[in-house]
Amino acid sequence: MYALVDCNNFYASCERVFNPAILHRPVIVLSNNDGCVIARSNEAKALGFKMGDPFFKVRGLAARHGVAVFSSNYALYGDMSSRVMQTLERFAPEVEIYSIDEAFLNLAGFAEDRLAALAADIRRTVRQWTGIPVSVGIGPTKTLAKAANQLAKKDPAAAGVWLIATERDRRDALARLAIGDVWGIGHRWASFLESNGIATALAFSRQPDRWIRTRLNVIGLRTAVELRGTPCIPLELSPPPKKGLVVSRAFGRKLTAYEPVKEALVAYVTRAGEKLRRDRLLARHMQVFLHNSPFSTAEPYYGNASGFHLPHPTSDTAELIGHATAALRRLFRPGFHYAKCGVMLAELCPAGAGQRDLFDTRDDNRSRRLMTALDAINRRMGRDTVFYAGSGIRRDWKAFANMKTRHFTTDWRQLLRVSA
DNA sequence: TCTGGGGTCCTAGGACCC
DNA sequence: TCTGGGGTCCTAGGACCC
Repeated sequence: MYALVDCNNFYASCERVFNPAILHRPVIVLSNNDGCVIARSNEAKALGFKMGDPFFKVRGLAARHGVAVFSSNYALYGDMSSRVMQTLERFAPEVEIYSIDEAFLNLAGFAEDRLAALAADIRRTVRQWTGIPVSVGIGPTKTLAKAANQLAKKDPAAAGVWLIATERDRRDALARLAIGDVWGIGHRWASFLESNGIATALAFSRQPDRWIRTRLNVIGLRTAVELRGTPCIPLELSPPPKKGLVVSRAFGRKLTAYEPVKEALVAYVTRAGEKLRRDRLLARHMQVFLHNSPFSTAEPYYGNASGFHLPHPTSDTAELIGHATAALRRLFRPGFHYAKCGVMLAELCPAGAGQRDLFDTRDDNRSRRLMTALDAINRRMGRDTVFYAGSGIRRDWKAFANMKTRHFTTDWRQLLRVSA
């Protein structure tokens, strides 16, 4: 049996832990640049806020209902997440951290009649130790545990716990679950299946294999088999090696000149280099992209990308910056109001395994020592204590976050003060 | 003035090889 | 009636997840 533990409205719940005044107020959390709604408390969902709503369109609604609005605070959410995960690791020997707010637990070996009590204990403990409310779904496959979790969240009578243990439990659960709420069935597949008269998880699980395999694909078939109770998605205890990484951000304002776009790109490439070195990886391929707003009515859409192999695998920031800015010069066209750019690094390989060119006589010792020193300084003294001048100093293109709370748990200077 | 950021996997089609 | 059979690699596009 597997459990799927999912934090309720995670980002909104994190904000509430440090601000009891909003415990019963609707809460929404915005994406980077305060652009879109990406988390909502139950009260905010009831008011009609949707995932992905552009904030400028719902600002009025928020004001009318006294909604507490926050910029996202990833330092806080990341730290709260690791507290939740550490708590979960006390309950089961095998835990897969599936996302910032979810984990699968392997419950093999637990007596079946104790599972409901265990789930209740997990909820109580995580709530008490971290302040975060969670829901627990239990089932014989990961997809069924996910399904159980959906029902635990939806049915107020469930008290945050749902158990699929018997064949009868399974059929009951799948009959209640809309096809679009199945893990692995997204927007497109859901509407395709609905148009074929398949509205519930149960109906889907009963379709012939051949039909699912040809209309969807093997992933769709795997989902159906899991819904029938046969596990085919194993627990992943250590994350598989990363295949690529992206750093991209929308600018805080539209940019028309080359220089600020280049500064932003250099800053993103710097972050990408840090990620590579943190994971002890080298990149062999780079892609740089740039585009104006796809929503603009004032000018045509212009988006372009340049991808190329690097002369040798590297994680050296200076080298990455050189290649990236050369690519940007090819992509940049004057006359557009640019909204966003980014860099993708791919064909990653472990540092030390980088294939050298036969005629490559570089001394990469110097680069390695420089990067190590740079990372050490920035780790100890704070991000961007030392940085490449190409990323600019004023950085007035930076995304804004006007309603961000403090880093309550990761910075001594930002601890919560309580007056009594 | 205004719309996020980060990933993985599969399939089809075209090019190439014998 | 009747243009084989078996591969690899790459890319673009489209699903999906959080």
